[in-house]
Amino acid sequence: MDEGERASLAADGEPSQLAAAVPPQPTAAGDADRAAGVARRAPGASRAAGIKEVAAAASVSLGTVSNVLNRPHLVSPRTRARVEQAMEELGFVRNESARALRAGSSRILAYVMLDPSNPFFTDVATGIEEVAAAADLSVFLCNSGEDAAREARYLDLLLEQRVQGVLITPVDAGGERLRTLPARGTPVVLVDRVAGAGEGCSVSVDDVLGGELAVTHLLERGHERIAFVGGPDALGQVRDRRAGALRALERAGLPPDRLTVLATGALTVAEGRGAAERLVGLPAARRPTAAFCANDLVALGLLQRCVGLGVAVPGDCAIVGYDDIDFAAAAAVPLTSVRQPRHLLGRTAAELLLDEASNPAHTHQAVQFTPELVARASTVG
Amino acid sequence: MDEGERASLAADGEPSQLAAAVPPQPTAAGDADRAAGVARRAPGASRAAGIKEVAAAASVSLGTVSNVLNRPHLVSPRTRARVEQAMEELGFVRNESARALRAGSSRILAYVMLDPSNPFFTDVATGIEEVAAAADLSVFLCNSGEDAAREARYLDLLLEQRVQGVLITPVDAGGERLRTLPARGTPVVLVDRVAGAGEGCSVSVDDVLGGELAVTHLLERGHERIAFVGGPDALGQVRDRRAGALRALERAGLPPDRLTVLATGALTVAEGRGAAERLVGLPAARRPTAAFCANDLVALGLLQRCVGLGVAVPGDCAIVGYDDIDFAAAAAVPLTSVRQPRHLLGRTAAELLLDEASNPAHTHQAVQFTPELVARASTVG
DNA sequence: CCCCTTCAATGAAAGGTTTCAACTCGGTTG
DNA sequence: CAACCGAGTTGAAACCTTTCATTGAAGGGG
Repeated sequence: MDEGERASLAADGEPSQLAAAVPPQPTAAGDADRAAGVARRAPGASRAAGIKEVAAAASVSLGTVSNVLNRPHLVSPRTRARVEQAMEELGFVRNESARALRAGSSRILAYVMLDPSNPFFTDVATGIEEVAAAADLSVFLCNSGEDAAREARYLDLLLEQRVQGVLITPVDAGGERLRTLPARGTPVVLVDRVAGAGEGCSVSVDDVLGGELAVTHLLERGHERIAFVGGPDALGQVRDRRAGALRALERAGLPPDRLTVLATGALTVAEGRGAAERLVGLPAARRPTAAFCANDLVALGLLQRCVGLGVAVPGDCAIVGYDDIDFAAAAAVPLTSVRQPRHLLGRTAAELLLDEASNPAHTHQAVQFTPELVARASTVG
Repeated sequence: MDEGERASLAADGEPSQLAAAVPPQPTAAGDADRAAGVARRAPGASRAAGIKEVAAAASVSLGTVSNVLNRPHLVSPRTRARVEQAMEELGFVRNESARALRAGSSRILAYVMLDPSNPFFTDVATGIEEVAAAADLSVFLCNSGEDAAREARYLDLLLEQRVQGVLITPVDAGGERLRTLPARGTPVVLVDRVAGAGEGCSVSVDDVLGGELAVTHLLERGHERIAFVGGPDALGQVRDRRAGALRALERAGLPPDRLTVLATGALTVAEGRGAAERLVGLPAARRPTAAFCANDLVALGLLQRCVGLGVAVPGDCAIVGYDDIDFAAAAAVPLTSVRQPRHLLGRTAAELLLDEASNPAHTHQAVQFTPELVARASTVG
C-alpha cells in the first residue's frame, strides 16, 4: 500500500496530543475498498449459507450434512467428498449458536481473572489453556479488573452462554453468583482462593503461610518495624497474606502494632509508587525498616519510587514481594519474593473443572499448594 | 472450614516436587458436599427453566415473557411484576444461544492477542474494554501465544460464534482467515499492524519510525556496532522495527552490516536472557556496544543477564527496548524505550470496529500513531 | 349506543443445528 | 426364493428465543 492511504499523524511527540486525533478523520484510506465494493460479502450467497443450502447444493438431505460434520464415519466417502466440496464452495460456517442450543452446552471454558497485566495470572491462564486444549476446549479470558460489578456481569454473561465451566479468581469470594452458577449447572472452580465447605472445588496456595514466610524472613534479618503494603481488603489474597504477617509477629513474640498497614486501592505498580511516598512521609521514629507487599507489582512500584526518593534498598528499607513474577528478578534491586506454582495452579484447576463437568461421580476438592520464599538482594544487602 | 478438608501438601519447597501431587488425590474434602447432596441443582426444576416454564408459572403467554425481557415498556406493570417474580422463583436464565440464533449475532467482541503477559497488550485491551462497555458489549480475550495455528483456531471459533466483531494483533497478518472473516460478515480491525489497501481497518503505531528513533538515539550516543534482538520474523512488529533500525544506519551513512541480528524465538524475558549469552559470546572485536530490542520483555531479559554476566549497562552495552511498559522504568537499570499510545490504540481500534459493525456507510481506515523515545539510564550512562 | 382508537397480551412462525427412528437397497443366509 | 442384514441416507421433531400480525378489552368521541 502507498503512503497516501494512511491517516498518518504528525510526529509531534506526546501521546496526549495524539489523543486529540480521535475519532480519526476519514482520509484517503478506504477508497480502495469502496472500489472493491461488492466483494465484501461471500460471492454466491445473498446471506450466510447454512446446512440447508449445503444439502441442496450437494443433493443430499439435511441429516447427511450434519453427519459429515459430526460423525463422518457414518457417511460414505463419495458422499462426504461431495458435501465437503459444497461446503467449500458456499463458504459454509457452522452456526455455533444453533449447535449449542440443540446440544445444551458449548465447547468453551472461561477464566475470569483479577488483572491480566499481572503476569502471575497470565501464567495461571497458560496452565489452564494447556489442559483445555488437550480436551479440545477453548478458553476465553475475562478481565474483572478487581471490580465486583464487572465480575458479576461476566458471570451472568457466561451463565447465559452456557459455557462448559468457569474458572475464577474472584474479587468477591462471597458473591451470590459464585453460588448460583453451580446451582444452575455451570461448574465453577476457584483459583487462588479456598472454597468454603461444600461450596465447590478450589485450587490455591497457602497465602497465610506465604505471608508468614515473608515476614519471618524479615524478622530473622533483624527488622522489627514492618510495613504491610496492599489492598483493597476485599481481596482474600490481601487479607490472608496480612494475616500471615501477623502470625509471624506473634510467633516471634512481637505485638501486632509492629505491623504498619499501608492500604492501596489496587495491586498495581502505580499504587506501589504511591505507597512509597506515604512510607517515606512517616516520622523517622515510626517508619518501618522493611516492607512486605501483597504482590510483586506493588513491590516493584514501591521499590522504584523508594530508589527515586533516595531511600536505599535494602539499607533503609528492605522489600519482600509476592508471586515471584519474571520481572521480580530483573528489578533495579532484585526482589525477594514468595513463589507460587502458578502454572501448576492453572493446570490443576482446569483438571478439576473438567472432572466436575464430565464425571458424574465428581467429588469437590480444595487443593492447596505450598509457597516458597526466594531471597534476593532486596532483603539480603 | 477446618483444616481437615484441604488437601494440604507438605511444605517441602520445590514446585517441581509439588508437581508430583497432580492430579490431586481425593481427600476428606468433598464429604461435606456429598452430604449437601440434592441441593446441587436448582430446587424446583428438573432441568433448567426456560421462557416457557416462566410463562406457565405466571399464567401469561410466551410472547409476554419475551416482552418483559426485551421491551418491558410494552408490558403493564402488574403483569411485569408477576413475570419477574416467576423468573426469580424458577431461577430463569436467558439462553443466549437461542437469543443469538434468532437475532443472528451476539453482544460480544473478542480481542485476539499475541501475549497477555506482555503489559503492552493488556493496556491495549483495557482501552478496548472501556469502549465496549460504553456500548454495552462484553469483551472476550483470546491468547494466540504467537502461534499461527492457535490464532486460526480462535478465529474459526469466533466466526462460528457469530461475534459482533474481532480485534486482533495477528501473528500472521497474511493468513487467509483475516480475509475470510470480513467476507463472512464479521468485522475485523487490526491492532498494532497496518492493513493493506482495501483489507479493512487498522490502528497501528509507526514501527519503522520507532526503530529508527531507537537506533538514531544509539548512533547519536556514539555507538557504531549495534545488535538487533528479536524474533520470530513472522511478526510484523519485528520486521518493521528492524527495518527502521536499518533506515537509521542508512541515514547516518553506515553500512547495514553494522547491525548484528540476534534472532529470538519469541518476544519474552526468557528469550532475552538467552540472547544475552549469545551476545556476550561474540568475539570482542565484533561485539556490538549497544542493543536495540524488539520489545521491553526481551530488553529486560537481556539487561538482567548482561548484569549477571558482568557486562556493564550502559557502559559495555547500552540497551533500548520497545513499548515502555511500566516495568521498563523500574528495571535494574531504568530502560530507555520507545513509547506507544497503547491505551489510545485500543480505544481507537474498538471505535473503528463498532463503526464498522453498525454504520452502513462505514469507510475503512488505517489510522497510524507516532511513537516517541523515552531516554533513561540504560543508554544515558 | 356504536364506532374508532389505544393499549395489552397472544399465538404461530422462524432461525440453523442435532438426533433418531424409519426407510432403501444391495447382498447374504437358510 | 423368502427373510434378513447392515450400511447409508432420510425427514421430522426438538432445542429456546424473538418477532409480528392478530385478537381482545377498555376508553373516548360522535
